[in-house]
Amino acid sequence: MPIGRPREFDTETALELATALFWRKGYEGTSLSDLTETLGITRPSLYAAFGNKEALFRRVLERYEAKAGAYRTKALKAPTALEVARQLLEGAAELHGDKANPVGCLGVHGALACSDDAAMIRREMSAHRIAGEAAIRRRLTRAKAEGDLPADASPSDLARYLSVVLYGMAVQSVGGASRAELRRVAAIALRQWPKGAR
Amino acid sequence: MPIGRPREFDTETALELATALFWRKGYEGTSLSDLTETLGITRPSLYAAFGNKEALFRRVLERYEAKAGAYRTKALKAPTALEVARQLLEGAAELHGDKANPVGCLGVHGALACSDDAAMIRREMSAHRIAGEAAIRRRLTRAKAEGDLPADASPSDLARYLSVVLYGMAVQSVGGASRAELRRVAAIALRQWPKGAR
DNA sequence: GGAGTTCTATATCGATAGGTACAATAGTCT
DNA sequence: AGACTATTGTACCTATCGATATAGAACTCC
Repeated sequence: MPIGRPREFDTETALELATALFWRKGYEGTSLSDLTETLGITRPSLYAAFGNKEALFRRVLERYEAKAGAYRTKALKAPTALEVARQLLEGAAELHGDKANPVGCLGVHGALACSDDAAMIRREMSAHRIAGEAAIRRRLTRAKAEGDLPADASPSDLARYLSVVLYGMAVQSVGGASRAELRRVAAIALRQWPKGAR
Repeated sequence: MPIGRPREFDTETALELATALFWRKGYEGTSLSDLTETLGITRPSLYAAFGNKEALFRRVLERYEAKAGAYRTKALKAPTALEVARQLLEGAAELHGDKANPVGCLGVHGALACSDDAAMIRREMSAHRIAGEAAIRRRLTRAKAEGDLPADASPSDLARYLSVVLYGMAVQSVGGASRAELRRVAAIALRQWPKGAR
């Protein structure tokens, strides 16, 4: 059976460019015209390759979580709760302080996604955020069981606190905070970390 | 000189309704149809009364800062740096944990405002956020001079940290965090506050 | 060299965005 | 009453949104 005309653009580089766009402007702030112009692709090509805007965004989200969010999964593997927290906070400082990256955060953008048309996207991103916080909470629960956190420490409260600081750093980076400034925020946020028995 | 036909709606209640809309959906997520429908006003009436969408948003922003942001100005008047921080953090917990209020935060929404059309709004809100952080910094600088913060404390770093937690709490509230949960986040964020000499 | 298949380009779809022209209406002034 | 002024409702403007119909171009298979 015939194969058909080959695609004239590389989908991976297209996804990379789309990621940068969505990262900077959010889901609704990025129009199809933005996408086709930046990717150098016509509208029908984009639809043939990715389905529609929403499906493209999902693909982008995967890439984003795999790349930009890698520090999170890595941090959760750190040996101690303190180290987990430190890697999470400093990882966020590195990510959002990197001038090569767009400011902001896909997750936060999605959280506040604007109109009702994007309700589906908003719900989905909300689920992602909750899952991310839950992963931290589970890790801290384990840490507490291991005596790595004091007995009166609340893993869920600490996980929520970490999430709050992480998202706050993303917002702060939109205002142009430098990497060094974000690092100092991370250091302050870490100063109160409860000491474990180990 | 004649006065003309009297306005059939109250601009204050209209602004109140518009505030709720913008608060929940952001600047770009709120359409003129949303506004006219919710306010019970026709399009030309809205334009005659407020100019255009952008001008209306500015009016709304004033109200928002005066009402929802009142806790901030009040907190800055607290006698000690610790009390300032405590009132800021707990005030945010009360505000964002109030089920009567829309989730999120006009300021954070504006920070991430979507498309390029809203660049003006975005810049303006960014300036507001920076001004807010600067106000905290000035207050903490005074606190340090008064011996209310240790000599090695950095007012600007602490102000940035407070801003980060404040914005993070707003984002967290979108995910449905309760007032009690936000209060505990505030408590954790406060635990590390540097002790002054006084 | 077709046949079959998939991509590309033009041109366009209906829906909605923010914003207005215009005439009718409702009030205060002299 | 009549002049003047501001608001109101209808109906419409242009621009852009996301998404497609259609036709031609480029490729592999037989």
